Amino acid sequence: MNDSPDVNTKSALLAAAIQVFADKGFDSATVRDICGRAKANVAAVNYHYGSKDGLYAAVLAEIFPTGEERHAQITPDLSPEERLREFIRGLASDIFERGSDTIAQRWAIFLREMAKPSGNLDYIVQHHVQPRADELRCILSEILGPNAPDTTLAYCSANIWALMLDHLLIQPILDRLTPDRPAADNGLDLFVDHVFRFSLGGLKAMKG
Amino acid sequence: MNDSPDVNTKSALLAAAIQVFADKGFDSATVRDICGRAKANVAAVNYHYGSKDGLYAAVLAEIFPTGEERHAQITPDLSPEERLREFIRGLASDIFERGSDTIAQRWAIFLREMAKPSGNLDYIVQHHVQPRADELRCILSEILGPNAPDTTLAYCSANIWALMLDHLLIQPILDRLTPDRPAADNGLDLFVDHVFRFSLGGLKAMKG
Amino acid sequence: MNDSPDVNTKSALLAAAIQVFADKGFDSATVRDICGRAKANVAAVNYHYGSKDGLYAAVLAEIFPTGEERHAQITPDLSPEERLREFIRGLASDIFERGSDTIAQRWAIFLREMAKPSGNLDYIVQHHVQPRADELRCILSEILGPNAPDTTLAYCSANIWALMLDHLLIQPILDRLTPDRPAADNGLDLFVDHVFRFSLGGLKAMKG
Amino acid sequence: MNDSPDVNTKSALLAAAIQVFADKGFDSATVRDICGRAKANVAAVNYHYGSKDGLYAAVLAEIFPTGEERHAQITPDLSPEERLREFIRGLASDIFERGSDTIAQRWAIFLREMAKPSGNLDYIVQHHVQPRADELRCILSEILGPNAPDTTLAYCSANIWALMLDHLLIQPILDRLTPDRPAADNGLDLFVDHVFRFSLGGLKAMKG
DNA sequence: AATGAATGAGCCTTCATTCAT
DNA sequence: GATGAATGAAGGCTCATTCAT
Repeated sequence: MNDSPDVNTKSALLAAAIQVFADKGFDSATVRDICGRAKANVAAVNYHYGSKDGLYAAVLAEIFPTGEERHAQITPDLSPEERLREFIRGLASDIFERGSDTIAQRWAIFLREMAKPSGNLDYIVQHHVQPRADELRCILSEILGPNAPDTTLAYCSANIWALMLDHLLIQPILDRLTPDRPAADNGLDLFVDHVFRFSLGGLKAMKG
Repeated sequence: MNDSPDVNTKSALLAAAIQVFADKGFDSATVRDICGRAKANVAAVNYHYGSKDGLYAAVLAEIFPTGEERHAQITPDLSPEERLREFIRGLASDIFERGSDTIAQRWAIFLREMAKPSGNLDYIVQHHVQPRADELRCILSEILGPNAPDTTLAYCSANIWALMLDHLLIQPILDRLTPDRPAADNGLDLFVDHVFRFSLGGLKAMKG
Repeated sequence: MNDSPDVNTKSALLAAAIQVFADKGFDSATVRDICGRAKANVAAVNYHYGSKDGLYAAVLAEIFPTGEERHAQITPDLSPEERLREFIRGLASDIFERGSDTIAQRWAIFLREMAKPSGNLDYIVQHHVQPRADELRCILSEILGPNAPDTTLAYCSANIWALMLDHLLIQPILDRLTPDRPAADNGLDLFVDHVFRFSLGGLKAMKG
Repeated sequence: MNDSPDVNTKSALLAAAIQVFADKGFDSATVRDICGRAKANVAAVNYHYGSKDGLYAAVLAEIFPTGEERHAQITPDLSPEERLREFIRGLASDIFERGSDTIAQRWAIFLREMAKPSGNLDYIVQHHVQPRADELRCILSEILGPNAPDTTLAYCSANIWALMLDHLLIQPILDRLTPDRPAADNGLDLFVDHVFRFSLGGLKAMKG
C-alpha cells in the first residue's frame, strides 16, 4: 500500500480532504486542517491540486466515480417489479451501508452539494446520478405502461428517489422527533421492503 | 415603533440576514455583507443581536414561527383521505408559493440546516416540524387503521414528507437532469394531485 | 445616602469606576463595564464626565484628596525619632489597612500610575505625595543634622519611601517566592517596628 | 540561519515587541504596531508565535533569561559585607545601566507585571528573581548571624530589594517632586555606596 | 437630565495562497 | 518534489463616542 515512507502525500491529502469536506463542508473546511491530517505541508494542497477548489473537484471525482462499472448486473430477464426491488435494494445499500466510511462521506458531501449547488454538481449528476436515473426511468416506464404521460413518469421517478434519499435528508429531523425509533440501518431489508411495497402501490394508483 | 427613512435598523438587519443566510449559508455569509445590505454599520449586528450566531437564531425564529396559528383549520368532519389531501396542499403551497421570497428563503435555510445541523435545528423541529408531523401521523393512523404496526406508521409518515420535501432537495438535480421539464410551481394543483394519489396508493398497499 | 431612586448616577459611576480602574487598569477598563456596574446607560460616562479620560481624572481626584486635612496632627513637641515612627505608622496604616476597599484600590491605581505615568501623575504627586514628602524630609533633616548634604537627604528620603512602598510593589513577588510567609497586614505593629529600626540604623550610618 | 536584508522576521518581531510592550504595556500594545516596526506582515505574529499572548511570553523568556549564568562570579572568600556591596552593585548596574535599551525595557515590563501580574509573573519570579533572592538571603544570613529570626531575615531581604527597586518605581515621582535632583544614573557609584551604607546600618540596627 | 440607537475605527486572528529555496 | 516562511485580504467582534430624542 506504501509507495514511500509518507505513503504518498497526494493521496493522503485526498483522503484527508474527503473526511474534512464531509465533516465541515467546503467553506468551513480549511486547507490547514486537511494538510494537518495528511501530515503534509500547508502548501501541499496548492502544490498538488492547484487550489482548494481543485482539491474539492478531485474529491468529487474520487467519491463519485464515473459509474460505468455498475447497473449492468441487473439481469434484464427479471420482471420490472423485481428489477425495481433490486434497484431499491442497491440504492439502499449504497446509502445505509455504513461499513465503509467513504459511502457515508459521499452522501454527506452530496447533501451539502444539494443544499448549495456548486459548479461541481453538474459533474456529480452527469457521472453518478444520470445512469441510475435512466435505469429507474426505464423500469418505471415498463411498470406504468406505454400510455403513461411523461409528466407522470417524471413525477414517479422523482418520487422513488425521494423515498430513498429522504431517509438521508430527514435523519437529523427524525433524530429529534422520535429519538428512540428503530434505526433504519439495522433493518435494511425491512426498509427496502417497505419502500418497494409503498412505491408499487403508488405506481399502481397512478396507472389505474 | 419607527417608520422613519431607514425603517428600523434592527428589522432591516433581520431582513438582510435572511437573504444572505439563505443565499450563502451561515459560514459563508459575512456580517459585513448583511450590514451593507441593511445600510447599517458593521457593529449593528453585534449591537442588536449580540453576535452573528445571535442574528442567525433570530432569523430562524422569524422564519419558523412557533406555528400555533395553523392546523386547527382542517375541519375534523372531513374523511381522513380528504384531510390528507388538504395537508399535502398546505405543505405544497408553503414550499412552492414563490410569491413571498420569505418562503423560498426559509426552505433554503431549512435545507442547509438539514445538511449540516447546527444547534438551532432543535428549535426548528420543535416549533415548526413537530406540530405538522403530529397532524400527519394522526391522519395516517386513521387511514391505515388501528392495526397498523408502529414501524409502518413511522415509515409512511416519513414517506409523505419525503414526497413533498424532495422536490425541494432534488430540484437542483432535476434542473440538470431534465432541464426542460414542466415546472412544479406552475402546476401546483397537478403536483398536489399526483402526490396525493401516489401516497394513497402506497398507503393502501401497506394496508392490504 | 440616597438623593434619588437611582442613588445619583454620577456618584454611582464614580464608585464603579474606582473599582474597575483599580481592577483592570485604565486601558483594559471599559466604559460599558463601569456603566453596567453603576446600572447606568452606556452614554452616562460621557454625559457626566465628558470622556473616559475625564472620568479617570475624577477618580484620581476622589481617591487622592488634596490632603490639606492631615499631617498637622503630628505634634511638634515629639523628638524627631518619635515623629519618624509616627510617620511610618501613618503611612503603613494607609497602605495595609484593608478595612476600607478604597485604600486598597487607591494603591492599586497608584502602582499602575507609577508603572506607566499618565498626565495625571502630576496631580497625584502634587496633591498627595508632596505634603507627605515635605513632612518626611523635615523629619529626616532634623535626624541627620544640619550638615548632611542635600544628596544624602534626598536619598534617605527616597529610602524610607522605598521601605514602605515596596511592600506594595513586591507583594506579588513575595506571594510567589515564599507563599507561606507571615502576612504583613497581620502584624502591622511588627512591620512598623521593623521599618523604624532599620531606617534609624540606616540614617545613623549615613550620619556617622 | 538568515542574515538577509530583513535579518530574520521572527527575531525582528521579538525585538519590536520588546520595545512596544515596554512602551505601551500588553493591553495597549497592538500587533499591528509591532509588525509595523518589524517591517513584517500583520499575520507574522500569529504565524511565528501563535498569538499576541504567545509573543508576550516569548518576550519575557528573552528578556528574563533563565539566569543560570550569573552569581558564581561573587567569590566566596570575600567578607559578607563585601559580598553585599557586590550584590548591590550588580543589581544597580542592571537597573541603571542604560547603555543597552534592553535593560531599561526589561524593567519597564517588570514594573507593569508587578502592577498587574499576568500568569507570566510566575515565570519571571522563578527564573529571574529566585536565584538572586536566594543569593541575597544567604549573604544577609551571614551578616545577621545565626540567631536572627526568620521574620527579620525576610524583612531585611525585602528591604534591600526595596532600596534598589524603588529607584525604579519612584523615579516618575521624583521627576515631579524634585525635577532638578542629581540623576541617579550619573553617579552610579554614589548610589551604590549610599545604599550599601544605609543597608548595613539598618542591618546592624536589627542585629544589636 | 438622561438614554437607546447607531457609528467608525480598530482590535486579534484566520484564511488560501505564493514565494524562495 | 516539496517545504517553511511570509503575505494581504478579510473575518467577527469590541471600543469609546455621538446623536436624536
